[in-house]
Amino acid sequence: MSTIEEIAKQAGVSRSTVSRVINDDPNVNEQTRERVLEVVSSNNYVPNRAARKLAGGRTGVIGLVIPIGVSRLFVEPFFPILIQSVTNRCNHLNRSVMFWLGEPEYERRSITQILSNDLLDGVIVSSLQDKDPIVEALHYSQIPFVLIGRYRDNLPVNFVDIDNEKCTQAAVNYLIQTGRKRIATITGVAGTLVSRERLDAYRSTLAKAGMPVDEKLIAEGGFVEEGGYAAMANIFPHKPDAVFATNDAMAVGAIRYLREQGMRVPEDVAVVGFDDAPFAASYKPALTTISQPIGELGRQAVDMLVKIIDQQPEELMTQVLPSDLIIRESA
Amino acid sequence: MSTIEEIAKQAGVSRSTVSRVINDDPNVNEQTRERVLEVVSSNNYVPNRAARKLAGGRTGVIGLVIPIGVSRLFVEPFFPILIQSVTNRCNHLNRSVMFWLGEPEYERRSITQILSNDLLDGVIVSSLQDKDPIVEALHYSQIPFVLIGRYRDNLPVNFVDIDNEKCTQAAVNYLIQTGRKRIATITGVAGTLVSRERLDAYRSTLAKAGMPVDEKLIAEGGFVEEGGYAAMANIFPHKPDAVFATNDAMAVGAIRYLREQGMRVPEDVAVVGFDDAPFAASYKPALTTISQPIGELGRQAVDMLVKIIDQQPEELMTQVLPSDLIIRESA
DNA sequence: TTGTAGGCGTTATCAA
DNA sequence: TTGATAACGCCTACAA
Repeated sequence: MSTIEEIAKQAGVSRSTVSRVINDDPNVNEQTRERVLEVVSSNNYVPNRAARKLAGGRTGVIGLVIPIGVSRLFVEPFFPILIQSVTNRCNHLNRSVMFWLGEPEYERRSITQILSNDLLDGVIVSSLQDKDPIVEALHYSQIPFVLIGRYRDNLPVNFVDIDNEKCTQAAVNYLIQTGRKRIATITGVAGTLVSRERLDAYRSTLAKAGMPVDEKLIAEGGFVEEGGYAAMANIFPHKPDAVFATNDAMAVGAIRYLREQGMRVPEDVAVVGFDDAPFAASYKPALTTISQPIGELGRQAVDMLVKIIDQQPEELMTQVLPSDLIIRESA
Repeated sequence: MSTIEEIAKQAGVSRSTVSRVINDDPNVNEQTRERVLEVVSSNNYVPNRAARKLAGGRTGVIGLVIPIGVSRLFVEPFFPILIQSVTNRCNHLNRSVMFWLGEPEYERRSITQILSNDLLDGVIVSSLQDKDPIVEALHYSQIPFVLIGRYRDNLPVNFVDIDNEKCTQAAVNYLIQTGRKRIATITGVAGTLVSRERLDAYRSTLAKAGMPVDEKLIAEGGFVEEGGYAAMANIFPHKPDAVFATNDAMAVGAIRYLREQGMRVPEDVAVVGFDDAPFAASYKPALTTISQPIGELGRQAVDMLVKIIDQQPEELMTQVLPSDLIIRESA
């Protein structure tokens, strides 16, 4: 645990110079810089984050907030993969991650905890609610933050997102092109932007193909396996020959129901999911799924946040990931 | 963002007194304390963690390290639930969680990052490997830490764990008592303490009941769904009438295989899992599962670590959770 | 290009 | 029971 002082002494310079070197200040003689860097690495010196913060610098700590209840959090593969990619990217960039999951008392305690956490350089939030208190709070605070997934449009925030419309078009068109006539859809959580976007795209894609939209072929599955099962049960009497489930968890539930009814998947009823979840592989060749670049989403969010922290740009940053997505057929 | 200075001014005392109040120092006049506390709460004052750390105090940040690859991390429900319970408990105790997941470069970068992170008061590790570099490193460092799950016995560390032996006995005895004669088992990852413990208990429980142990009825499933499926395929030709899968993910895989073979579960082959995973509910009444107190495990780990941080006890702390577990029949 | 010095918000030591 | 005051390790004007 050496201090900047000791490094300075060993390198024969002042603390200031060492500080400049560590912080990539251009105003340092090249030779001096090298000498200092040598001492730094030979001493295995790492600047004290607390001290650095206190003096006005950054801590290198990024907050990750995922305000979703357990019931969905670890049932949908979306979040685990996201968590994985965000933490990986942060570690890679030599940053640490502070982690908050959703809770009942979320609105009070956690928000205060997050906002008043002076150790944080910035925050990444993956919210799905249309009106999320943490997002609002963050927005009115001065803390740099990036949203994963768009927010209801009246609040200007930095975000990264995937292209729900194009993805949905791909899924539905695939089913149309393979000759399906009665294409159902299982939606996520009502009142959620992501669900609305996918449902809207489902409707418009059918319309564009000149196919009718049968409201009886639309059911809500809440993004979870059991919801997909129940939704399928509602839809089934109306004789679908294909289903677009808006995530893989619900797709699996749908398949379970269909099989219980003696249906062959995909021969009798085709199922397309969304996420390309690892467990979806267990269902090949019954399940075709759209590959969502979740990992990329996490990485981009981190990079964007880091940029915001370091450069404090005036303009908002937004990014919609390219949707050259692959329909992965497991067959 | 008020400082201790401002609070002091408003309360008409010195910084020192305010500091004493916040840190529960008994040497404060009761009236003074109340006055200060009022000002504190009316100003919504929260001590600056960086400054506190620098001055020799704690940051209130706890590290959570889970060195498991993604393939298992989010397939087994064990880890998600653990993460959930640890973070919840920490938030409840007004502490923040810094989070590391396993990575390929795990051994180098992450370890250094964790060990040299001066923001951490202590660390919780859930390791399953028999010889884990992060555990060794932590052990030789001075950082307070608690292990979830026992470590190979030659390294004395603080830990909390569940009673694998008693749990396994309960599972196997349940199958015996319901008249099963050829009870198979699907083990986790070879070379893992938890797997060994459960396998040993499986053997000894059968022996104690005077039943033979058929090695052909033992197969490794790696703790994942597909592994359970494959293991079941290996075991199936040897005509089991029951299977104890050492976690629920593998149990589900086993059920999938059995059904594909036209078996009825549990009529033809009974399956007992382990974890009481949320998704296990989807398989009722086919799946009976042992309820593992994962949430309790996480909570206890946090409490133990906090105690170690605050009181710095000389002796090692260990805790094996009571195993009055319930065999949950979903039927 | 480099060094000096002040201050960031706490806690801890010592006096009062 | 309380109040000064010196660290803690770093960054950042400002001066040289």
